[in-house]
Amino acid sequence: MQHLTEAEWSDRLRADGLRVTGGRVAVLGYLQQHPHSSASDVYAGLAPARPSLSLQSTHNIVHDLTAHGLLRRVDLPDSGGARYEVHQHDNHHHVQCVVCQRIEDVPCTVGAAPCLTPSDGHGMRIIEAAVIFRGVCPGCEASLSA
Amino acid sequence: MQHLTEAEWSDRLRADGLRVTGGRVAVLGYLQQHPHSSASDVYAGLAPARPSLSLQSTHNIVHDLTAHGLLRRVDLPDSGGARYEVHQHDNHHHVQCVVCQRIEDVPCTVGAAPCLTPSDGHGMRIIEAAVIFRGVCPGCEASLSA
DNA sequence: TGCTTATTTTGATTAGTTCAAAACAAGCTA
DNA sequence: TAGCTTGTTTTGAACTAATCAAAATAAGCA
Repeated sequence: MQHLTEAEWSDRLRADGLRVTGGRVAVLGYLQQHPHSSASDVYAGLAPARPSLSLQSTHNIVHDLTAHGLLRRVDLPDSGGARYEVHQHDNHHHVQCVVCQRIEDVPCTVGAAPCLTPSDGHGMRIIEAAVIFRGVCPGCEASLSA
Repeated sequence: MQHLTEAEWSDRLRADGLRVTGGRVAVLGYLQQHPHSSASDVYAGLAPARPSLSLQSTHNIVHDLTAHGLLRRVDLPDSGGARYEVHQHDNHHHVQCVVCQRIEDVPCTVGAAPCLTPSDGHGMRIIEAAVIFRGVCPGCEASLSA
């Protein structure tokens, strides 16, 4: 999925039966440019341009948009709160640097429904798999050995 | 790793330079029998037998024991807070039922260092991979179709 | 333009966790 | 075994993320 314009986001919202509001379009636009942001990050990033937006509204918006499948919630250990990204339906995963906390996407290249088959699923019907790789990024590796 | 006795846990604690206290041994014993418990779960389960144990101490203990590698912290979405289990160093993963929140272990059978090779690791030195499968367990499946 | 209703705002509240200082006890030493 | 030292627990407060409810507002339709 490529970056969408505000007008395209508006259409997406309307298509899901949601009203188009400035806050929602702004949050979607911000998360396109800053994936893996927390609700507070979004709030902080949008506050200068939209002083009327409150932190609670930001929580509200990301919650609603996640419920409607426009956003995907990413739960990472050691990252304070929940993070969000535009839902691309590409089943990708994440790598996180344990030093600088930087998060990057990891495309899932193992077939069509990758990682969806646990060795023993306890009889459960598996819906999805979330994979989180933890490691040390090149930059932190360099400063550690310095 | 099999279940350890209190004396064996005491040795493990001492081997790590930690003092042996009743609270620590009790927490380790409880988590052996009740894996994937939250700090509150442990506190609630131990409170009757150890009235002097406080919730804050429980947080303290699981935090310290996790830092020393005796416990492993499990972060699951939609599960309130962090959960803990005795660290077995077997690199297993978890399946969670999205309906009843039940958590089961998934042994990792894909070779020696399974899931440790992302398709694109962004140059990071990968330390570990956490895999969380989400699905619906047989019991909930049955009650859903009823 | 005006109405209806979804959304945002505002303020308060909860749950989970962390922090700091004082009380306590494990383990060493004599 | 008694006493000391220091790691651990307790106690109480504080902090963050997130949720809830009622009032104010605005989107989209007639």
